[in-house]
Amino acid sequence: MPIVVDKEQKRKEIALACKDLLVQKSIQEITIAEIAQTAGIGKGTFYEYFKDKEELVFELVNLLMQAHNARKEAKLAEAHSTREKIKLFYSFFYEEEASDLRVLYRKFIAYALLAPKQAMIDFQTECFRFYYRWVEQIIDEGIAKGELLPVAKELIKGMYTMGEGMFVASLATDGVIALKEDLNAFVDHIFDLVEKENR
Amino acid sequence: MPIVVDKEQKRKEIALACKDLLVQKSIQEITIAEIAQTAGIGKGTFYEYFKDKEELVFELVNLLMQAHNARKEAKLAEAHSTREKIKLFYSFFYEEEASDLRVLYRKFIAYALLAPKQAMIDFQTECFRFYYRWVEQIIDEGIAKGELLPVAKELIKGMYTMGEGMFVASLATDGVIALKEDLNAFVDHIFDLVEKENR
Amino acid sequence: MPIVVDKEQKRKEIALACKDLLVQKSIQEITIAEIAQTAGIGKGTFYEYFKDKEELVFELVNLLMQAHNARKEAKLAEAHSTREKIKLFYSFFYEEEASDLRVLYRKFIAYALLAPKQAMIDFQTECFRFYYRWVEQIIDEGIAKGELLPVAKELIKGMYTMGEGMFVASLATDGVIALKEDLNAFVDHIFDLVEKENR
Amino acid sequence: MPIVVDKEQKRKEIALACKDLLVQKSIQEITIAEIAQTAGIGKGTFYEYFKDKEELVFELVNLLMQAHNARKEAKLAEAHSTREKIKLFYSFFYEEEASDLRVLYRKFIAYALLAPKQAMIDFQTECFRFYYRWVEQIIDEGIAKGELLPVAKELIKGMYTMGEGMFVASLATDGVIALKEDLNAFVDHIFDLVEKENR
DNA sequence: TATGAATGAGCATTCATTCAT
DNA sequence: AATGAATGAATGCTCATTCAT
Repeated sequence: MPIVVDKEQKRKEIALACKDLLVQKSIQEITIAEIAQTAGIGKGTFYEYFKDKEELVFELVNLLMQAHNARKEAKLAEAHSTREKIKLFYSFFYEEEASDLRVLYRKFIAYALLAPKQAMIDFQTECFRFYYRWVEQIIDEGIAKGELLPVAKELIKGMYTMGEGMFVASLATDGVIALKEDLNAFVDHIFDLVEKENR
Repeated sequence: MPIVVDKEQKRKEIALACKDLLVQKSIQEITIAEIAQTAGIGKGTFYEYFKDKEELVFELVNLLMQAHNARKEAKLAEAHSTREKIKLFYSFFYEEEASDLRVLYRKFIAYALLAPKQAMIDFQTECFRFYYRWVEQIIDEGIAKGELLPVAKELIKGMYTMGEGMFVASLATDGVIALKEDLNAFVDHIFDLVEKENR
Repeated sequence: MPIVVDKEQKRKEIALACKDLLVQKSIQEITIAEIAQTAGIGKGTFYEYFKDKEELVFELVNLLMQAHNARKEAKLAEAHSTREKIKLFYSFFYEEEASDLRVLYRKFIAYALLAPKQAMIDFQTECFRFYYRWVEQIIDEGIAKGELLPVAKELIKGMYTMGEGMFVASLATDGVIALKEDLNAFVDHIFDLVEKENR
Repeated sequence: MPIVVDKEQKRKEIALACKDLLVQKSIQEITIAEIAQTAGIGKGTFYEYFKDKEELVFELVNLLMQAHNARKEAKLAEAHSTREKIKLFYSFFYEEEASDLRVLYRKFIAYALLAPKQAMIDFQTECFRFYYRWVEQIIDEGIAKGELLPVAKELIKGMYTMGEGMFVASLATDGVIALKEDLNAFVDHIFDLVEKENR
């Protein structure tokens, strides 16, 4: 009788086992041998589950992102005001909990920028769209509830791109930008402006 | 009589000769042999002028950036309103003229994110600071002239990071974001909000 | 009650199932995994029936050769003149019916020439001897019946080697040599020469 | 000043240095590392001069073949009768002097049969044609001088293919066929037959 | 100063073979 | 008896770097 293995499950296990490695080293300088050793499998086994080093990163980013989204959704459900929700949403860019995901996602984006394969670009586009719509939805709810004026919509959506920029460029901007403070200040500015106008 | 070659001059020549190559291919897939051939020099000669492929990119990004800055400064001098200046400043992120520089700078950032060497981080930080201050200065002048309320400062500075994000992530956001329109709309939003408040 | 499988029978089934694969691809580029899949068995199972890829080819060449020999023998029994028999015998080298066997046998010989294992050499020697004696027997019968002079014996036996050469080298001689015509012309030449002498 | 190397010359040197290795081992079981070591060069250097292991064999077979052809031509010039020339020509298939070339050429043919790349097939076809025409020319001269009847032409040309067959299959036919004796006997048979007819 | 021939460390990848089930 | 998941030895190949000229 053949040994039956849940391929999808084992993929996840291998990816998860490599998390620290992938967070610490850059994708290019990690070797297949290192991955195999870290995951406690043979080199050949790696190729049974992944075509590429890239596929491994895909898998892991996906896993962490899904977990992150679930956590975030739960938290958002408990937030009261729209201002709070917006801030909570943007906390992805600085919160400790998302640190690994951020490091990984940043590397992933960088990698895709250097050696653009369609699959990577597609994945990135999808991620961008997904989060972009999420923040849009929070804003729309805020407008519907009268907590936010329509005029603020573009500002806050633009913030998403701003966040991306901050976080992508964050290696270089450490010390120049204080992500948490700057983002929150930005949100407050907008809400304050809009509230004044509202009066 | 020995032929005296200005080392600094030759560095620039080599870098410039490789512009198209660097714009078209990713840094990793370019080999020293290819660079040497493109520049019409020997492989050994390359090492007389550069330590690394990275140094070559440094040199080129620097060259293009200086040229770009000079052009921009000239244009800014001719702009009348602060709103116009701000828009002009941000046009870096989409104007055709800066296309090569953008492609190159994006690759440079990505490369630095993947294999972070201190020199690259430093260079990036410096670039970030430089532009950050530039926009800050435009804003301060606008405030001094009464064209802009202090409250807008943070918003507009944040925009710089937003632009970075847009452009760094632009591979994936093609079609999702219309850089020129989105940036200008953002500026207009802010100026409009502030003007209203002003009244 | 255990399912009793005739090992010998299953060997044949596996070999036959791989015929097209072996005809189309070169032995080296076929993997055990491919063989197993083609035969609809597991990789491990392959090793229950064969030691090697070579053994598989052995088995198949043997099978096809035996079938071919049986067909040929039947045909020869119906041939009338010795000249006809000789031509019929040599038709192995070009007849459509033997095409797969020829392709396979040629690969087998080539493989044996590159990585000569004793078993392969022995098998080849045996094949060579077998056919060599067969043509000898046809000739001897012709001589006994007075249809052929003893002097022609060596010529016609030499032809067998000639046929081997033609067919082994046939990849390269396509267009240079027309196997069917050349072989038949050769036979006719010899019979004509000998007949003239006979008169 | 660059080190100037005669690339063509060095190719030959490397190929020649590997002669014994290539004669003794099969192409597949020789590694690049082994070749480099044998030739006293680095692995990388090998790739400066050859694309493939195959190219190395090409080069060597070519070299040995050219040398062989020159020697043979000289000898043929000294042969008196056509019968002698024919025998001399065919001595390629057994003479000690051509032993290495034969072993190599046989491997080359076998290799080309297994993994047929166009370049190899072309080369083989060219070789076949070249020798085929050579023997044709000897025969034509013999006919012109009246030493050979036109009727023998096809027979002797056919012999070339026979020789190929003998030599290609020679691994298996050792002991079954005595190449030298069989070939010479064949030639004598033909000449005798033709002479008788001539009378 | 300029060169490019020489180099070999280093890595991805393949695949025959084993063996637990 | 049958299986296919796991394995790692083995190897081709690239390319940054050196250094004799």
